[in-house]
Amino acid sequence: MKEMYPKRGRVILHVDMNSFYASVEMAYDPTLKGKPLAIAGNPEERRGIIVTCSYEARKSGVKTTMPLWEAKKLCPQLIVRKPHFDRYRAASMGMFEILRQYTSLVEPVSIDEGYMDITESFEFGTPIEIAESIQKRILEQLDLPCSIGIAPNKFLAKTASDLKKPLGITILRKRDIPAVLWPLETDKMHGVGKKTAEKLKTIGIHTIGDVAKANELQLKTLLGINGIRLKERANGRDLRPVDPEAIEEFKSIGNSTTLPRDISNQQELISTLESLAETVSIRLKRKNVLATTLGITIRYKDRKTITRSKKLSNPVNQKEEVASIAEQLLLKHWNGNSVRLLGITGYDLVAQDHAYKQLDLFSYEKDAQKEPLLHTLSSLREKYGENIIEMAGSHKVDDKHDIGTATSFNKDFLRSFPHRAEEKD
DNA sequence: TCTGGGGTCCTAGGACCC
DNA sequence: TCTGGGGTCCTAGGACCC
Repeated sequence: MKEMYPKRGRVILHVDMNSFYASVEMAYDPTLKGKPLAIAGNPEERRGIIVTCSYEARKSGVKTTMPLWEAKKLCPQLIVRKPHFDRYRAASMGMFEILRQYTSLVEPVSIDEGYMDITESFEFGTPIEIAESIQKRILEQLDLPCSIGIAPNKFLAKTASDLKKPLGITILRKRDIPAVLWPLETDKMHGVGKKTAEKLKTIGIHTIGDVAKANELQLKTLLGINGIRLKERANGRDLRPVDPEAIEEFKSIGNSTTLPRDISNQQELISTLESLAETVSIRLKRKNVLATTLGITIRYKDRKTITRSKKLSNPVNQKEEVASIAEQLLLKHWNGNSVRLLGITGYDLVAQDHAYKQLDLFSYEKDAQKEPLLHTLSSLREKYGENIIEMAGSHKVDDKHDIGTATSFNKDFLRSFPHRAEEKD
């Protein structure tokens, strides 16, 4: 019987590149094809861990995050290559370009995977035909394999793309959930790792089906808000839209490094921080943002890791500023033991043009501290223009209460930026 | 010879304000 | 005299993902 398509549900694809870095290297050097290949951090140093490996290497038990020496023991003929991120970025761009030929609703999740909403893309064929066409073109044009999941929402599409690798296409309909999704172990769920899986076992939950039927209160007690969400997902409910913009909104930018050896010399640690600060500064500037909070990460010899951060009154992205704040944090919180890893991260990123205005306001605060008696409305107007004076007027900036008042109207003033209003959505 | 580097999201406690 | 409750900000840690 012919369906009338009453309120058609969404059709979401999840495109997942198969062992991406290794596949890109094979595309560059076809003599590597069919061989056990691993991409590893830095083969000669201790940060040598497996980032990705080919299916041939996986057959010998080689896995992602395994230390290189262990991988070589398992697979002596393993070919090891250093990562070439420029190649992966280029391949990634090529892939997303292909995806965007079917719809503009493409949401990159990482360098090698993305969601597509093809609900309105029927001109290109049925969902399966579209998936086959995408997979074929990525293979022919880029020489790269991918797996694709087809489903009514993101969670099911993501789960589906995982079911057949490499070069799989898997449909996961609502009605397939009990037979296909529910028998899987909980750790196959996106968002459930080792710890959560263990916790779930303590209340007798082993499969996704168990999660689907679990008591909500019990889940909430055990896992918080995430418990509720897991149950929703396990029942195939997920309303998150495909958001092409999501990838643009960076929340933090950082750089960290495992030191070539454990270091307890203060001067060496500081010069490491300086080079990390330079990278962070460059990345902040490239994105045209400043960091309002700056944090450092210290991992000690015994792998105990601490983070320490500081909210700033002046957002920063200059190398010298980043380095100096990071050094202060280090000197204040480092316990003197040997350090294995150091990192710097900027949080609470604000757009540069917006932050300039913020800088002006903060510099006003500083001035105010120097000359607490001089801030009449007219002097403010002179310095900051009409715009600010309206705010100031409504807060009665007088001879005495300039500092406190200025701070509070700064906040209001900042909230009034259209930029901030947009952020909330 | 143990275990990288880039992130996101959530939780929880204390300070502070009303 | 011995004391509420809610909201927000800040900081730190942890789980998870690719």
